[in-house]
Amino acid sequence: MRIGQLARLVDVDTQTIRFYEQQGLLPPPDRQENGYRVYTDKHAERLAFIRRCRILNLSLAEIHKLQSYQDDPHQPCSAVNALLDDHIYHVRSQITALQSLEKQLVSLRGSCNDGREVEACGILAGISERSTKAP
Amino acid sequence: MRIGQLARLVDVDTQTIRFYEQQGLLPPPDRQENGYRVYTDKHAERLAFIRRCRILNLSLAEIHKLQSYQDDPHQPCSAVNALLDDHIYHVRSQITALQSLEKQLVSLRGSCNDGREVEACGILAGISERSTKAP
DNA sequence: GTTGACCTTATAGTAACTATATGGTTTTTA
DNA sequence: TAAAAACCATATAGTTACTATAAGGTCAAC
Repeated sequence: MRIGQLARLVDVDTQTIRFYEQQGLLPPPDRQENGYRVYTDKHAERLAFIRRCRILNLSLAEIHKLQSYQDDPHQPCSAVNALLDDHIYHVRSQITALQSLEKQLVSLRGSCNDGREVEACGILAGISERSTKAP
Repeated sequence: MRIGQLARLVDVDTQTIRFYEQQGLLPPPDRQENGYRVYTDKHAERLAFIRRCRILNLSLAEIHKLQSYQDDPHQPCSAVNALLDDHIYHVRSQITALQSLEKQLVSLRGSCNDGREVEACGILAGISERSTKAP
């Protein structure tokens, strides 16, 4: 199949497919005489795998690692588990950081209501006075 | 004061200060005869304001807007409130997205324990089989 | 007079694409 | 059959908010 069909099949932009190839995530396919890329079902599987990983927010580097594990199937899979544990930890850190940020923002938002002039705006005042560390 | 002193004072890299100037967030300071930038306390205040906004995860574009409000202090401050409301909404969306992601990751992680070979790894199998939409 | 700390500009790199420009090929339609 | 539409190719630049590098000018101290 050609790149456009593959793109529709996996719901990815053709540019993105070429990008993954360039990044070494998708093996370079054979070419027709005219230079068009020709993909197999293996490519489609691999591309779908990449996309599912991206939905899980895994970076291209992490996906690269997972693929190298896949390509050497008799290794112990503890590395896969460790990668996912790391990623879960990372996501949890992001969540707590954003939750504390949300608190700050809501408290700041409470310091002003509509109807004032900017000069008297409690929010701008709040940002200006707030120490860089305090919650 | 020169750029290095300002950088230490506000705890920002000198490069970042020049970057903010280039982006129009920090007004271009006067120069000494040798071309060195000379900053005033006003600059330090403005830079600190920018940094506090960045800690609140506001984008440079949002900071730009806030500054334009500050520079025209007799406007109603409802725009400031709206900007912050938007930002809070954005942060909350990020949090819920990450929480659902965390759930998926934890469930995936539960599908494999150490001690297997990659070939039999429940995680890789899980990614490979998982539909792109299901939770 | 040279070492070191400071300053200057310009350019490239980061992540993961997305968009644009330019041009060749194939398929469809009038 | 010829032109239009759809597809393919490459290369390059843009996005965000910096950070890093290169190559060089200035200043004080030793």
